[in-house]
Amino acid sequence: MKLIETLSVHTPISKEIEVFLKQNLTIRQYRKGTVLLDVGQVCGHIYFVESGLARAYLTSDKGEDTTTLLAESGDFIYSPESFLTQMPSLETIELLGQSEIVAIPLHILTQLYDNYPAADRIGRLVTEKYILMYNKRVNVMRSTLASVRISQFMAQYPTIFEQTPNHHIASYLGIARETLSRYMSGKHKN
Amino acid sequence: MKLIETLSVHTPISKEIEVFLKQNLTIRQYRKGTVLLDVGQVCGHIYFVESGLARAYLTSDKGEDTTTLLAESGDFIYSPESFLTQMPSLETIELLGQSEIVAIPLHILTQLYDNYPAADRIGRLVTEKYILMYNKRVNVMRSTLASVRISQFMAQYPTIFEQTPNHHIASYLGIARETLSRYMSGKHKN
DNA sequence: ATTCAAAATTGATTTACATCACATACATTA
DNA sequence: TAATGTATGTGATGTAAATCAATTTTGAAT
Repeated sequence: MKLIETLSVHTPISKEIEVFLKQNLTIRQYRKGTVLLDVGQVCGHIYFVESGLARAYLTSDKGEDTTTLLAESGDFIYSPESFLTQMPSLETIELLGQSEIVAIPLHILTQLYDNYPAADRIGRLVTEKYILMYNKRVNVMRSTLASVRISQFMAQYPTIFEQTPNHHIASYLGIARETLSRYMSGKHKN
Repeated sequence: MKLIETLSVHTPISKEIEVFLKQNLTIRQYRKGTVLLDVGQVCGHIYFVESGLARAYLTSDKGEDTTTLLAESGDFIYSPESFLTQMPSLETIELLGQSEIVAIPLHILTQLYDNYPAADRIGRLVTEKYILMYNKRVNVMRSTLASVRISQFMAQYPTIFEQTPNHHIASYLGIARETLSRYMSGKHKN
């Protein structure tokens, strides 16, 4: 399990915790297009991408969607607002390709935290990691220029960039898909 | 200490932890303009704003600054990248007015986590809160239209909005200060 | 109070990008 | 492999907001 590896990058994981996780979690295969979380559902799992590609997005009243997160192999994806508050999700989470996913249910996480105090530390460190990731995200968005957003995204997430359909990346970056297309083919002014 | 109150919103805080915090942390008064963290320094503290107003910002090559965070009474402010990685900070943190600040040194935090396992949980919950805050931030930035960014910011941070110089808010929102000015006085098209 | 600097306002101009419209390429399923 | 949908590419046009430039207002310091 890549999940165990990923967790133990931050702090060494005790044998007990490792056993507990292996007993309670399994890797599952899903087909492209599978919806892991739908609008209105309460997000009851944190999803870990063992392999493949996942996308979270918001849908507007007009039916347009804006991508909020793209997750590749080794990343976590979930709806923090819904998971942490247990309110219905505004986001949808779907798979962009054939993927292997570990779904970590809230109750398993709760059990883990309650039975193994050391797990709180793991949770804290993972959450801190998440903050660093988010920070990068905000920094990308801060630049007004589309060209800068695009090149920063490409540099930061080369794998995601090449595997994800352009229009999802455009919506993640908050630019029109035509704009991304033009920049990609070098057909923009300057 | 407002800090203790704020922490105990998430989980009840044990007497020992409370005593430990009170023994090791103090509220200090600072004048407007005080720099808590400068570029190049390693961020060794998490700052809690008991009262007043603080701002974190990045400085570009051309000397222009962009505000990354505004913190009012009851908020935490620090440079996560620098604090969590112990690399030199790219951000500056300064006070926008006379403020009361509790500086939480990294070594106190480490001691806290090591001696009181329950503190890991507090740390985790605080960090999770931070993620929700960041999420809101990203959502504000996602909207392309300046008018929407402005009104969302006003709704979300009314106190900060009225206390902070306009040009800092503009730079936080990623728009020109003139644009903010025009929207404020209703002198924009449509 | 007077002076000086920083912040905000306002107008004129430019521009990057959205939007609209259509064409082409690609992929998926029958 | 034909057919239908989905994704991408490209031109023409419009517009929101940046930029430039100057003035007025506010605030701090002596």
